[in-house]
Amino acid sequence: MTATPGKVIVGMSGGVDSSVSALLLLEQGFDVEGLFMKNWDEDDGTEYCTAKADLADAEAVCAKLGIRLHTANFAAEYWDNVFEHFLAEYRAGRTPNPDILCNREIKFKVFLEYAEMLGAEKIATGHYVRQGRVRQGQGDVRPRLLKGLDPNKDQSYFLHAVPEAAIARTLFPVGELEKPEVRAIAERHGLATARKKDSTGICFIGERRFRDFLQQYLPAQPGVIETPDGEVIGEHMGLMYYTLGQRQGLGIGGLANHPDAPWYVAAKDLTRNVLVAVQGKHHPLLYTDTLATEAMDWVAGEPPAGAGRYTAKTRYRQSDVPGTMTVRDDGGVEVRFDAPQRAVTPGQSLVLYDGEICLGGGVIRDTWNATEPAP
RNA sequence: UGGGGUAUAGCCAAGUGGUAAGGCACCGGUUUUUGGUAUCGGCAUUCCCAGGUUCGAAUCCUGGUACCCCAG
Repeated sequence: MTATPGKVIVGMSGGVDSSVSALLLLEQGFDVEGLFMKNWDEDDGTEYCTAKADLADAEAVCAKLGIRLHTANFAAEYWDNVFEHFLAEYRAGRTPNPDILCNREIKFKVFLEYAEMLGAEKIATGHYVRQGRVRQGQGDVRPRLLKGLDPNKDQSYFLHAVPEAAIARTLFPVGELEKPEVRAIAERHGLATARKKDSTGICFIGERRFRDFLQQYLPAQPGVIETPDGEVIGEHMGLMYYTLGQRQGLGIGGLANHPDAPWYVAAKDLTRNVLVAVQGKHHPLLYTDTLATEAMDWVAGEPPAGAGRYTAKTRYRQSDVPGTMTVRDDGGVEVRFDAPQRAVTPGQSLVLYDGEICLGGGVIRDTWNATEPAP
């Protein structure tokens, strides 16, 4: 189908951000339609079934705005291109971020293609990011992914793996706003989602008791918890259920001959099936200053030409930390932070920034301290 | 059944006559489109058991029970 000029399809999640995005685009004169994606087929679907309520909210908002709402089910694509990888990472003892893949593989690929099929010229989402146009090299102007205006809601971390071509075809109306304004706009226009609580949990899967959820796919392989000295201090249910820096769920408390401080996961020994825990939030073993990533996803398609001084996040909602980046021959990068970082976790993503510009990122493969030999 | 010691919430642990600290763990809320972190709140009508003294006992007395240590 040929694209209809001005036709935009908004990914409607049933939340306030996408609701207001649709509203703003209407006000800007676009030909707006909505699409509700259901990408996860509930197995038990009793307590956690919020998808139905979300669809109802999306329908209510679209009815209020007088726009059409399409629905689609990309559960097969989600399973194959996101969830399988998610499970494989956990099996490998890492801690993946499925929503980053979900954006690259589903929202900005399958959904985008689907929207094109529906004749849309562009898509839109309720993400808190902005587009910028930056002149590069010989006057070549290209779209860039920028942080959302609201520093408290910036979601560029989750979109860093989306290719520039897809970013260029997407509108992010709320990226120019701060969250309170978004809610105020929704309130003013009587949108049903105005006061709806922000959703959390894995996108399309939702809030769950995480360990119980994983257990459905990854069988428990219990083992012991040790201190770095090898003292056995507890038992774990399976290394894949824990992540570095984690405190909750260890069940260790009140050991004689140890201080009163809480315990945190410092390492996973996969070969021995041992979880290593240390005491105190700032134990030295929780900190590293250098990391290496898998092959990077550069928003611009290639590494920046700069001198390598950038800021970075190793997890969502972490404040940017400065460091020095070097590109490796294998397409990954190494970053040495100016100061040691707590619980940098393999499987999570490193995302690099040049000021407001999100340059891209990659999955963290190894971490170590610069004073030690690299693994 | 010689001597000594200890028994307080899941665990560690204050409290020696005045009406059960604190920490960890756990549970719940908040924060959050991953996991995790953080933060706030809850968590022993009762102190191994049974009697007794006292206006009043986890704290004193008596008798049990369990565990630990040292000697045999």
